[in-house]
Amino acid sequence: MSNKPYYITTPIYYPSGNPHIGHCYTTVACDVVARMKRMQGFDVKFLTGLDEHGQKIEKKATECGVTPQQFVDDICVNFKKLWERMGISYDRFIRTTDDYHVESVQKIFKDLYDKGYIYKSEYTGKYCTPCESFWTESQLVDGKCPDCGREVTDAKEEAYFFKLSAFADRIEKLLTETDFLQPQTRVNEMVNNFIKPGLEDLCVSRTSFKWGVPVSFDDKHVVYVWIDALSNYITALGYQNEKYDDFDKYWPADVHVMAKEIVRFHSIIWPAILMALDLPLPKKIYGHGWITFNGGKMSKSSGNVVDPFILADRYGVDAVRYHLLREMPFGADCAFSNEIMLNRMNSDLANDLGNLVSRTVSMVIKYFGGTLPDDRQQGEPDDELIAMASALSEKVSSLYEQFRFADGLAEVIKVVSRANKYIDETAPWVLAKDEANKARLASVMYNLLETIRIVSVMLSPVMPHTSPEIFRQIGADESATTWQSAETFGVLSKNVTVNKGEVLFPRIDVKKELDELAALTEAEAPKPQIELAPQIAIDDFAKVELRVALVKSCEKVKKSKKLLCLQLDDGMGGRQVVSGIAEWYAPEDLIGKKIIVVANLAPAKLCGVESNGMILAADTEDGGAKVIFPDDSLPCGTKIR
RNA sequence: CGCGGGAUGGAGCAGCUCGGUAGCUCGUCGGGCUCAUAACCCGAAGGUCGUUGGUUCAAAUCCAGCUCCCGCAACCA
Repeated sequence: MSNKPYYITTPIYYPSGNPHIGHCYTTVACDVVARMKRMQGFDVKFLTGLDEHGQKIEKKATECGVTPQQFVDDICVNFKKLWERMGISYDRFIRTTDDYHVESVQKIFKDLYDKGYIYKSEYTGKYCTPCESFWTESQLVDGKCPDCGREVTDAKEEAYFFKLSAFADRIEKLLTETDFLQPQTRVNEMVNNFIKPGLEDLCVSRTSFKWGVPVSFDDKHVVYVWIDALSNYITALGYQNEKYDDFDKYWPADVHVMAKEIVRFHSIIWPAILMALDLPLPKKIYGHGWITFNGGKMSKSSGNVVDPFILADRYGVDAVRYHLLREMPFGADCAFSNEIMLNRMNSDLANDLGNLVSRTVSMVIKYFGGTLPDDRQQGEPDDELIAMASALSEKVSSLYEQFRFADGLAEVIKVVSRANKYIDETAPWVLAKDEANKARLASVMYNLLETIRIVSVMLSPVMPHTSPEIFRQIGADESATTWQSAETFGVLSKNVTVNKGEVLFPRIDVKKELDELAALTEAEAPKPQIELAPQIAIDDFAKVELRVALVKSCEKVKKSKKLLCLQLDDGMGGRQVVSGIAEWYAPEDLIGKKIIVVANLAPAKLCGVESNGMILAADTEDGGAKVIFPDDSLPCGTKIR
């Protein structure tokens, strides 16, 4: 047995909320590869964890009235619960608040500073004094603090920067000349968007919040995101700390797995940090797609139950794991719906696989009392089945390894289908009628059991609960369940004894189940408690000047999807306002209508177009907007309060 | 001309790198079988492969233009 190390990681997730089905996908995918590699004899280290620092956590905790540590501790429990429920076989769980990680990060930061890759400079941005928060232009809401809505001022903050720019050439080569980044389709995106425009040095410390790893030699500063989070992949192995001693053995990682939105950090920033530290780069990073709902991002309003706990409780963990991997194409997004999921479970798992096991075991019991006799007789249809089953493990190993789970599982089901067909071709119930056919019948049964065994081995990493049950039913002992054993057809003992078992995957009444799920969604997700903004006094409200105005003309802002530019008669000489409602209103919908405008809002430029004020509109549940139309008889300029 | 991805029978997808009878899963319809979870097996219907033009003996596949969709980015004031 080889004893080669294999190191695979999920991202460390940000625990600002509870885990969802998207986290599940990434983690299950890694789990499958980790399980397969273990079965293949690798010495696997499978890492997952949480990225627990940062301003957002600090803020959320404050809102909940707990300390940041308390807050992340609570959510950490939920992540661990989910991983347990989903059968995730991680070897190590890192939290960036763990002492050893903090210690390592401080050393790494210092090291980079000493080497000259981190230097002190100034970070400019917008600052909200009451909130003590820095914001970038793009984070501002109405040009104001997104938290409290108050004015922000230009401000400079002392900060440390990482010399990312120094690595631009090496990173570009890494991306374009090697297969470091998978799938390849992501390479163009990275190079065109981030490398070609020029890599800027990266701000890696903050003084505006406290919830982070303090810079050891300058404790006003806290390490900001990148170096703290990304370095988890090495600190978890014991790099620069005494807690673990696995770095030499497992680094460089075989693969970092993540969803596509954070590919950028892993394919550009992380390699640069490692280059600066003079460490080897991970062998590969893989960015998978998203689970989408009705073409959009995940949302609860789509009527889909996405709570992984509910799905696992109703259909079984293995079926959920199977479905996640079977539907997600290589590297691309996949649409998730309950209907697709239930149909898939029925056709692949209940009808094809479950039923194959059931009918085969039943026949062995019915025709042989459960134990096959010695005599055998080969037949004509055997060759094709045996050939397919024998070739399966090589195909599947390669496909799983490339994260092409959908293709791998399709190959497995193909063999299952072939076995079902084989039953038809050999018609065991006909053979059973004549005692003279006993030897032939035994061969047929044996071939079926062997095929099921191989299929089941291939499914073991995906369905860690079901496969052992199948092995039990078909009488496979431990030696017949190893990954290697799937390379050979004919491993089961000649006189194998089967055991009748429960139905593996009960057939689902899709229609009924969809109704129940829909009902459940409504019951489970009553309106989330609405969080009100902090209370204000009457004179705070009086600061807002609302006026009736007439839309004289209106046109789309070029180059923008969302913006309309409106010319208003506000009873005070007119003004131009830009509004982000183009997705829901055509210009002609608004021309000639009266609307309400925030008349004393500071001017701002949107897409280069000046806007003096803001039109009142309601946020609808589906993310849209409805403009508020006042009584038409009100003259332009009428004050509203 | 911001960046990237996509458009293939009712639905979801493969094929496109290296041009040559358009394939898979689900669904529908017809048939078969009875070992099995009303499951399984066979067959059929259904596509001018987004659009226009080009290269070629031959294009879903190569080239150019266009349309629409989806992400990201820019700025839902």
